[in-house]
Amino acid sequence: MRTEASVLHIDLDAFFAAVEQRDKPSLRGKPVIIGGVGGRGVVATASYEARAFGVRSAMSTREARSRCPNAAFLNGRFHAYREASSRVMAVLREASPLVEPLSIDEAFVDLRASDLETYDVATVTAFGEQLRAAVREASGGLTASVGIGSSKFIAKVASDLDKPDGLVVVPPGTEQQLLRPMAVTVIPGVGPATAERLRRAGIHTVADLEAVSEDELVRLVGKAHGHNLFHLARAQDDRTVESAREAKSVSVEGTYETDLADRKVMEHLLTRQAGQVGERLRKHGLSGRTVSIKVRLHDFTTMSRSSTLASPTDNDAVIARQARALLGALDVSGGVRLLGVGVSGLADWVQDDLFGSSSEVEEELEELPEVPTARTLTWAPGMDVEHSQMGRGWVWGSGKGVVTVRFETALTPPGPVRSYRMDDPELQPFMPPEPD
DNA sequence: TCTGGGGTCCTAGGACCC
DNA sequence: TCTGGGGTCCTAGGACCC
Repeated sequence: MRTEASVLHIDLDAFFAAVEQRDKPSLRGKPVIIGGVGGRGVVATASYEARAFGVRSAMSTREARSRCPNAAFLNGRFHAYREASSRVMAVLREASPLVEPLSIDEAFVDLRASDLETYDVATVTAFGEQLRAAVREASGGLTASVGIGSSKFIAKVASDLDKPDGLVVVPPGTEQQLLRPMAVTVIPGVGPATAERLRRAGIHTVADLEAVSEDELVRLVGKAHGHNLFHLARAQDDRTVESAREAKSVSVEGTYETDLADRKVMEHLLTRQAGQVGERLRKHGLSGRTVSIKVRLHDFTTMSRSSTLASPTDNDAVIARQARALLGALDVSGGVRLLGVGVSGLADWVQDDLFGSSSEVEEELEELPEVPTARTLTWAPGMDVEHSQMGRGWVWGSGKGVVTVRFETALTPPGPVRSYRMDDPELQPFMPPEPD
């Protein structure tokens, strides 16, 4: 626990939706919902305009549509989000080299690695405001919420206190006073299940938690968790800001619009996913020993099976063969809504290619049927497209063999709207180059 | 037709070894 | 005719996070 406020947490506001509003001026000031647009999709991010209608992350898209039917429902353009994210992370590293990205839209920054010489409230406030301005500038107008405090925990709690587009500094010494009246769910790691256990023990607030012994907490929620709760309830948090975190697993999964019933189709899909996993392993120079599959049945019961190889692999065919064998031992006769493949036990070296070959996978993929997923549709709303005469635009909607395109980017508002047949050869997905 | 996708960490039991 | 005690690896499931 530091005695000065030198840990900063930054969180980009409604990040995916904000990138869409930045790039598509017609969406500014309007409810925008990013997520799976299909029947089994859920909301990833809702703009603040959509939140006013009660739309929240992780809500089913179906429910979001009924709450906010006039919102723009978009599928998400991850290349654009990754690009915006790396610009922001670069700005943070410029301000202070010790940056720990937590996700695409969040990071910790250790101010002890910056040029600051003192950490009094006025100084770190000015630093935080400059950082927010620099982020806005570099990202084309994205806003961020910032919290600064004496630990990761406090910085993260602080960044939540004045969202969106806010900055909160928690003066050292005032942490417990801040935390005590808050619900136990402010503590990272306390989700619905833990909160319910604590509630049954009469523990609702951090102050309640503080009154419970460590032994009692361990009895209630387990060893590691109980220990953490005991200390975090007292604002004791010594976790350091770590810049490099190595991946521990790589996985690909998909939920399908309708339940899968045919084992052959499932094997094809696992084979394709294995290829995607292998591709990502190779891209990052990784290989792993443990191959896992994940299967979610029609009734949402979820099973996983794994097996560990003698040596690490990044080979599509080896992963695929393991995955299919693992599926073979499961009863999937009731129908499957989700399939996934993962590799863990990662090493940063690669065994020579002793078994299998990629051509084996390519053969199997030849007559692979397209199975629509909850996220991916052929002409997904939000997708960038290019028309040979009209130029760049984005898909506004699609249906009945027709796709509607708005020819508008941040540079050309407001753009015209046109509809085309889905198979119109003049219309193609626009694929910008990936950053990195 | 409630309930995504990509991760991390923890627990608990069994195998196996010394 | 009773039954140790660690440590490590592996597997399955669950909770949680964004």
